[in-house]
Formats: sequence, C-alpha cells, structure tokens
Amino acid sequence: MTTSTVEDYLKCIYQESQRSGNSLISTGQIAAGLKVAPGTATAMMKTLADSGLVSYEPYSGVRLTPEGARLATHVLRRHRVVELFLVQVMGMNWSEVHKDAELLEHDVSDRLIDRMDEMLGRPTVDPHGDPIPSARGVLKEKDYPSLLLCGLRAPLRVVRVTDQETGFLLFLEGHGIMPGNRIEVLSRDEAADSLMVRPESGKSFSLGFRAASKILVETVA
Amino acid sequence: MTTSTVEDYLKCIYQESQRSGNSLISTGQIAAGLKVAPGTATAMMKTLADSGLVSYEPYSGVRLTPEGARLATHVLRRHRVVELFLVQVMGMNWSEVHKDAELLEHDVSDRLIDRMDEMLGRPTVDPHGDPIPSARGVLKEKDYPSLLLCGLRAPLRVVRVTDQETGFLLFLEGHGIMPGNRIEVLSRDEAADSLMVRPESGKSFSLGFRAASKILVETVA
DNA sequence: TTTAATTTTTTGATTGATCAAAATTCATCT
DNA sequence: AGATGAATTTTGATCAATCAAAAAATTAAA
Ligand SMILES: [Mn+2]
Ligand SMILES: [Mn+2]
Ligand SMILES: [Mn+2]
Ligand SMILES: [Mn+2]
Repeated sequence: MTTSTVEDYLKCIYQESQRSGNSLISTGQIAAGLKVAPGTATAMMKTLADSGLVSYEPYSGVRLTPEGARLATHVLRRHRVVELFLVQVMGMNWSEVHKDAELLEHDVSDRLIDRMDEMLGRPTVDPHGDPIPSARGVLKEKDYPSLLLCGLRAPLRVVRVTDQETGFLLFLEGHGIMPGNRIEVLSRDEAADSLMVRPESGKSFSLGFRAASKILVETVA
Repeated sequence: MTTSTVEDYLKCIYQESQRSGNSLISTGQIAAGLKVAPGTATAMMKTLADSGLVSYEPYSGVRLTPEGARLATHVLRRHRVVELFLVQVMGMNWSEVHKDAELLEHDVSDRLIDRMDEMLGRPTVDPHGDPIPSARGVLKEKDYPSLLLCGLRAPLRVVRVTDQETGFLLFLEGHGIMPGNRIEVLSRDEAADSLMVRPESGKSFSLGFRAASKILVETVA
C-alpha cells in the first residue's frame, strides 16, 4: 500500500522529531534529511496529509498522526532488526550495514523480520546502540549523555553512536570505540573545540566536539 | 541504474525463452507473464531496446541482448540464492519463499548475496530444484523428463518442481513430493488425463497431466 | 517600520510505469 | 483473394516522484 518513498519520509519525520525533541518538523528539515528539493518535500507533505499520515500546516510544518507514527516505528524496527541480523548472523561490519538496511527495510516481510528477531533473541538495540521498536511499535529512547556532557575522568561505557557514516564508524572502531566498550574522557578544551578520550584498549586520542556529541555513554558502576 | 521493474521484465523474458526453447518472445507472452496490459509490455520493450537490453522487432517480438541476458541471470541468481537462504538458514517453508524473494532479489547487494552463497556452501540449486546461475552469470539447465515422459514403474528421484504456487507446493509436500525424494509412477491414463504416483514415504495418489508436467525427475540407479 | 534575507510554496516540466480503448497489422480460413 | 478473428501497437490519460526556477510568506536586520 504505502510506497518505500513514503516510508522513508515517515521515518525521516519521526527521527527528526526524536532528535530535535519537537514533534513539529519543517519541510526544510525533511528536504535536507532526504536530500530532495524543498518543493519536493512540500508536495509530499500534502499527499501524506491527504493519506492521514501527517497533519500539515503550511509555512509551519508537519507532525505525524498516530497512524503515521505507527508506520514510522515499524519501518524503524525493520531497519534495525535487519542491521543487527547482517552483523550478528551474516558477519558484516557495523559500519557497512546501514546502506543495505536502508533498502531492505522496505521489502522484508513481517514474517521474516520476526524470524530474524527470534534468531537474535529478541534484541533491544541494533549494532549502533539504536533502540529497536517492539513488534507493536513501541520505542523507548533512553536519554544518555554524550561525551560532551558526561563526567570527566570517570569510567564510562559506550552505549550508542548516532551517526551511520561508514568512514566515521570505521574510525571509531579503529580506536576501540564501539557500543559495549569502556572508555574515559581525560579532558575537554572548549577553546580548541576538542577533547581527549582514552579507550580501555588502545591509545588515547582527540575528538572534535561535533564528533564527540555523537557518542553516547553511561557511567559504569 | 536499472529499476526493479526492468529487472522483472528481463527475468521474465529470460525464463520464457528457457521454457519455450525459443529466444524470440512475443510482447503478449511478456504481458501475460507479468500480468500487465499488452500495451504496457509493448511500451516497455521499446525502452528496453533503447537501453540495449533487448532487440525488438515490432509484431514479431524481442530477444535479450548479451547485456540483457547477463542482467537477467544475475537477478535470477539473487532470487534463487535468497530462496535457498530463507529455507536453509531462516527455516522457512519452500512453499512460501518465492514471494519474499521476488522483492528481495532487487535490493539484496551482491556482497550480501555472496555471503549467503558462502554460508550455503556454494549451492547449485534452489529449494525447488531450479539451478542457480554462477556469480559470473553462467546458468546450465539440465534437461530432466517430467512425470509425463519418465519411465513407468521405475525408481525415480524428484529433482525439480517448475511451479512456485504456495498451494501446489504444500500439496506436493503433503504427499512426499519434494526435490530429493524418491517416487515411482505406477500408471498413466491418457484418456483420464491423469496418472498414479507412489512416493517412497506415503500413499500413492493421482495427479492430472498438467500438474504432473511440472514435476521433473531423474532415474535412480 | 521599511528593507533585506531566508524559508516555503507554486508553477511548469520530466520520467517511469501503468491502463483502457481505438487503430493497425498479421494469420487463418473459406 | 477477401473476410474474419486474434495479436499487437497507438493513443490519450493517470499517478508517483522528482527538479528548477519563480512567486509568496515569514523572519531578521537596519
Ligand atoms: Mn529506506
Ligand atoms: Mn543503526
Ligand atoms: Mn521481482
Ligand atoms: Mn525457486
């Protein structure tokens, strides 16, 4: 019924809401997120509104309806289950599964997703630490601090990386930064816009604030 | 580059050529095979010809160019590797994988197909006994007789079922007819348009000629 | 409070895929 | 050879998705 394009738009709106903490999303944000022309996003918002998947207020933005949110979380679930499956079962690297999942999320049947989910032991997070919505579409995002806000010189555990760029993920892996691994922030330098990280295994290294903000951690007891 | 629709058209042409033993395929055959209106198939043949994937002679038909055949066998390979993976690794039934594979064949990356192929031990046939083209696109179809042409009262082994209908496959499975299983044709009745089959495990039962023609076998030593 | 800059929407067009129905061509059967 | 029926192609239209560029609205600055 819904096309893969529509699914991507809904997913994008859902994720922008999540990230910005505001359910009202501008057409500009959507156009940027999906890399389409502004007018394209506007046109699509009208058809989504006609389908009852978003409510649209011209010059203001859109927000997902309950039905739109339901669809979005289901796509997100498929995406993340597929990613984990590719890593856990197919032996692919966490840095290369996003692209594949971006396509497969639209074509993998619910039956197949459930088989994967079962084989993976009903996991709650994907290879990047992104939470996996339940089969009923419920998603609970925990609020972890990034390396910018966490305690200094305290034992931490990486729980999530909020960026899917292959190059960035490979860089992190090379320095021992992956969900589950232990690290410590040695120092921060506001003026230099960078901080020093020491992974449990590996040499300490510096990271710009922008990159650091994408690494979420929890304090280790 | 090529859309999933184009891939399906190429696959259809390839399979019709295979089945009919004639590389020249009419637009009518294609329209019937893909369940689209005749004019739709004609229009698509023009664009495929423009792309150099088929040669098209109006009122006569099309044949795949080398490039078109190359693409077709690659799609066929993806389809069949996926089907076998779904059965062998995901534990799905051979009767239900065709639909899923029909979509996944367009979106599974070559990298992923190769991982599946590796996990499956470089298989040569899919769950229905359909041969799997090599990664280079080479496909060798063996010429097995169907239950209509094979020897009577001789030990046989089912090697292939040339129909993907869920209901039919479930019916066959229920009677012990699956690739690898041993059977015997007890009798044929031309007038009744049916024959009697005795599976190694299970009761003998009758089968219409049309259904019987879809079951390919080889003689057991 | 005008003016300028930015964002958003409109407009006009294109491409891919499809259909129904009309027109054409082909094959067959007197 | 001419008529008839079947297959094929054309025509005219629709729908989804997109873009570039013009127009309008909103926001920020002077
Ligand atoms: Mn996608
Ligand atoms: Mn992820
Ligand atoms: Mn297909
Ligand atoms: Mn098959």
